[in-house]
Amino acid sequence: MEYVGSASAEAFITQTRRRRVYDENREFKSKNLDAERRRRQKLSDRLLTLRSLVPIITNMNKATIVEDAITYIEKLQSTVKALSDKILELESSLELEEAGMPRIIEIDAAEEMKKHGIEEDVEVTNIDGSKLWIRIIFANKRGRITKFLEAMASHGFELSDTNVTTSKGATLISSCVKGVYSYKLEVEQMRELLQEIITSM
Amino acid sequence: MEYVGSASAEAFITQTRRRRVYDENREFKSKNLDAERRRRQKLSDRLLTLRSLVPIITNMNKATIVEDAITYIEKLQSTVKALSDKILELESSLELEEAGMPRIIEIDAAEEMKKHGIEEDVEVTNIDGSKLWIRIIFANKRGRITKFLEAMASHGFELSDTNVTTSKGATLISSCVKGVYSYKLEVEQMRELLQEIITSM
DNA sequence: TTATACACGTGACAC
DNA sequence: TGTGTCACGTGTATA
Repeated sequence: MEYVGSASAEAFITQTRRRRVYDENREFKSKNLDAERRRRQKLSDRLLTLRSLVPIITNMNKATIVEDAITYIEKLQSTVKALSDKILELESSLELEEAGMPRIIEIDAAEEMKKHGIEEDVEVTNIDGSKLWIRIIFANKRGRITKFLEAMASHGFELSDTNVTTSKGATLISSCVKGVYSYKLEVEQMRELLQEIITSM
Repeated sequence: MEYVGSASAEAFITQTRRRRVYDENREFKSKNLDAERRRRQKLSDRLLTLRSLVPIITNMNKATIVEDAITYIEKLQSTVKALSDKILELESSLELEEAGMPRIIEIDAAEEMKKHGIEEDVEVTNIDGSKLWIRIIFANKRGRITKFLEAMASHGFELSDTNVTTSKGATLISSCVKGVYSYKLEVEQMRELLQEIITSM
């Protein structure tokens, strides 16, 4: 610095030469030398810690460390925003789903059913070659009745004289079943289908 | 540095003096002066950018900027983890709720119903002083039948000869209603209650 | 050799 | 007052 023609360099030369006279030779130390050392080491340590936090390191430069930290923070911020948005979306979905009916009621339904000695059941009886009568009992569960009705419809069965009763956590459905496409309805086949539908609900 | 008795200081003095001889006086510039200037400015700029990204600034020091960035990154990381956990929890809840039935079917239900000219309806007819016959039509919606049955039960009404039919996005329920606690059942009162139950579902 | 990054000691400045 | 922070120019090591 002392050989550059800038103003600060001139000042430096002046003071240094003054100092040099005081200290005679090779003994002068700046007053803030230790403080400056501490400062430098502190910054270096922090940068090292910062680097350890950032997963993607492109280079070991001080500037690059900070640069990577910047992009990482930006990524984290956008991630937080995206996750928050997703949570809001999920929460509104859940509210629509629940619509004031906590899931605990469903659990209680199965327990209450068991308490009253009611068990899930499927009965199928033949009326004539193209018509069956069914009677099923299952635990109350939100949407189960509709799901059952839609499952039967999607399998090509038409329900008539359907009777629904819910009591003590259980739902009882009795109905006549007619095949829309086929005229032959096997009892055992229908029983298995009903079991399958209920367990999948 | 040139007045400190360290090895590097000795080397510095040596080379400087050599250079000084070449440059005569006050004209010597280090070869990497510009590069060093650029490097310092780059790091400073990055630190400034980093500071602008961190919301909580305790101090303007370089070390403090990095320190704040560190705590901010740690906070962001834990936030991301917490949000991810919450999303997983919400998603599993949603899966339990939905159990394989997308909500779009519900929306289509109302549309299909309208397409076929079916409208929501509530009819109440008196059978005798303690018995009413009801017939309601509403759009298919997961859990609506169960909710309706439970709402009626919680209002102290007993359903008998209940008949449920679902077709073209609509659910039709016809049933006899008997009051468990009171023997007087007003037709208009029941109609309003049913409307209230349906709109709240 | 050249180019790049770093640590160093220092003067200036702020509080 | 001194204590801490900064930018500066430099020598050196690495590639």
